Amino acid sequence: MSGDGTRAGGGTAGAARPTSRDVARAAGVSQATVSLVLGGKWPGRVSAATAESVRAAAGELGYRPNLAARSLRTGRTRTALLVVPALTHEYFARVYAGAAAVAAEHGFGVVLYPSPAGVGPARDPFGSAQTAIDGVIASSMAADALGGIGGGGLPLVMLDSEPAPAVGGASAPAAAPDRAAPDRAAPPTVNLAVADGMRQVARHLVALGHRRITHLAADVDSWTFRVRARAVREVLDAVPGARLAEERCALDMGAAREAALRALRGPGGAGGADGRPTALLCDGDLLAAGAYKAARALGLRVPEDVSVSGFDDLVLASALEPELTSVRLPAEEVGAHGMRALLALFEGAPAAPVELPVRLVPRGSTARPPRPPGCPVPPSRDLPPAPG
Amino acid sequence: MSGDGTRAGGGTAGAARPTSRDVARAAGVSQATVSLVLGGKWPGRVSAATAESVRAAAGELGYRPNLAARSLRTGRTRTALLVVPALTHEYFARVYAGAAAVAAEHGFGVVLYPSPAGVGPARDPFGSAQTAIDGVIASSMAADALGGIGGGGLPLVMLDSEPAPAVGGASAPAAAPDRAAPDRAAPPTVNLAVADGMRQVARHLVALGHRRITHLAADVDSWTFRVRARAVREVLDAVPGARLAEERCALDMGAAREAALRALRGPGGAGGADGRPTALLCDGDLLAAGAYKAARALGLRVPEDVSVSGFDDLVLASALEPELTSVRLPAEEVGAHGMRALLALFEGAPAAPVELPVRLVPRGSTARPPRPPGCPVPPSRDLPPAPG
DNA sequence: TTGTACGCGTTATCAA
DNA sequence: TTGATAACGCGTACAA
Repeated sequence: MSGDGTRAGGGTAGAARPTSRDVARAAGVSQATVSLVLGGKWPGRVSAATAESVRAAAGELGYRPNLAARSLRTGRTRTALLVVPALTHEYFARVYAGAAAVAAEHGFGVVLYPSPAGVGPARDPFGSAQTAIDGVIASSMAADALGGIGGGGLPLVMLDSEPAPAVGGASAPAAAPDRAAPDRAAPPTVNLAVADGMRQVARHLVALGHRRITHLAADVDSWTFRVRARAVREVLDAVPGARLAEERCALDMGAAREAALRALRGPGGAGGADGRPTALLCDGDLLAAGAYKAARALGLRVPEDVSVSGFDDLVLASALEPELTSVRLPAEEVGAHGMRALLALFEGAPAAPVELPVRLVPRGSTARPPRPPGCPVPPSRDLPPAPG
Repeated sequence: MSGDGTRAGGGTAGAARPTSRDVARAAGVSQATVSLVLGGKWPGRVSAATAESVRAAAGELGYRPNLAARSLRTGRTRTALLVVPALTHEYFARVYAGAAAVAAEHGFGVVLYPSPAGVGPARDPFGSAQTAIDGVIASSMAADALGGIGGGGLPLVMLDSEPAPAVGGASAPAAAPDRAAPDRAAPPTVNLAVADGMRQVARHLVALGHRRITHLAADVDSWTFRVRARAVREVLDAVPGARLAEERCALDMGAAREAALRALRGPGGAGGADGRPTALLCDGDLLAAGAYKAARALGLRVPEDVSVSGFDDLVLASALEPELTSVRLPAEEVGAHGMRALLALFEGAPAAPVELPVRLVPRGSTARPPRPPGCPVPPSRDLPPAPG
């Protein structure tokens, strides 16, 4: 017991941290009164004068409530865990910022858990994220990847993941709300309108006159990328004469470069100019950067010879030359809505699913294709409009 | 009291979280024995058989110690706070990752506090970062910017900040260890050899033949940038005939572009080719990206007409065209060392200051200047070698 | 070798 | 309007 006093900090003046009892003594009241006042629940229970004197004493002593004790007593920690596949990414950093800002407004903290397994099944974060938490916000993860996390049956919000049954949007047929998840109610979701974003890009390219488009797709098995692929296909399927190819690659620049090279060299590797896609529609700005490199390696100019589009609108997008046509994602908003949904969950409120709009930002990397569609093309190949 | 059971989670099977008493009952021992066994302090105090049965019971019940209770009892939270000026930056994300990895190895967690004020004085993080913490790691902040944080007199480690008295390096004269900080012992530091990095860049440019160099400097008052400016000056001062200018700008691409335009247009804004710097040495990759834009706007090619160098070696560096000569920073190492220093501080160990080496990564953005220094230059202007 | 008892600082219930 | 008092779950002297 006597050793406890020595422990605190490394400073010289290790004055023991004042407790609520110290404040009570200083103010000449009881501990309970201090708790009431500082907890903001005094109106009607403690006289204004007493309340003021308590606050004064607390301020004087520099009193800070002991969070551990509070948590022990209340059972809540006022802390949320944000699980992200990779922190080293602008998008997730912004999601965090948005979540943390809202959390702070409500006296909550947010701790980050970069899932080591990427989007795959997350290993129990409680092992390493030592902090006790009240709830979890999981971003861009497979719906079932949270097995380890759900262990405690904690309130959960999913970001950019499988959409909840019906969002009022167009495509998804409204199914029975509880049919999807077997043993557990489907968690609230905050989604980006990625499908719509992808459609915007595809339509933009089509409107420019592109008919041979290759989708440079991220080779990652997560909802967001599956949705994107489908959206592109839907748009292109509806355009007579359009031809869509898909080239998959890992989510890094080098892989993207290789994939783009394959795409631009054409089916047989011959590099014939007329079989070549006139536009590369990429799943991310990073992939688009790789596509730029491939184009340059082949002596092709962007956008004169080949148009390139990205997704995410990172700072990278405007750093590239020419600046990259991309899709701006309201990352902070996603984080903020996620946190709000979690807070709502704490209150026992329903927390309706949210879908946030995204916006195409056209820049210099997309232009009309080298040969406008109206002109006579040399060997007018007749392929089916919807390739496999 | 009866209400407490209902609180947990949102799941249907809200089985109350097992406590150590539950484990004790299940194993047929006392609570104290459970604590001893699970705390790993049983050897010599509890029989192996009992220990095993306790562990079995704990595993069976899925017991997880209540962190709040543990913290309350021990006075420690096993959590460190990492203060960074901006999370939306690859570098800090990597620092976090490095710190978190080391922390996890030691059963610690790391929570992030993105200082809203940037590198300026940080507002009390305890207000928003609700988590109780054992110590603080502050990255890239002014030494005195942590006034609000030091409040509790918590153990503190500084990253990429004012160096501790003597690091064994070259420049700083070894002063009395405690002379610098007035009321408090100087915190351990983990530094990058930014000065050396900058010297490497400067020498690289000089070796290529550059004599007219403009330092595109970040207009941020922090140690790291002051050191960089000085290092460049030192190198250039030692080169006969070299001329260094400095152009300051905010840490973003747009500002960098403007600053680079000013630099490239020359002193009088005339844009004369011979007064123009042949190299732009930038304080960061982002600034370098802005410099690229300025060069293009003026119809100058990189590196044929003007060389550009960066700092940080973000992914952006290799996304640019041509790829950017930059300085690679071991960000994860910085975080890891920072966490180790903090752990050492917890142990009461001295924690020697660390300086981590950085490495120049030459790429395509730097080349020989348009006019080699040996050639006769038209109107050989005679300016002093070290401009203000 | 094991069990008992106490207290960490807070909040919440109840009686005054 | 206020003050005792009892938990919350755990770690650890101390007694058995």
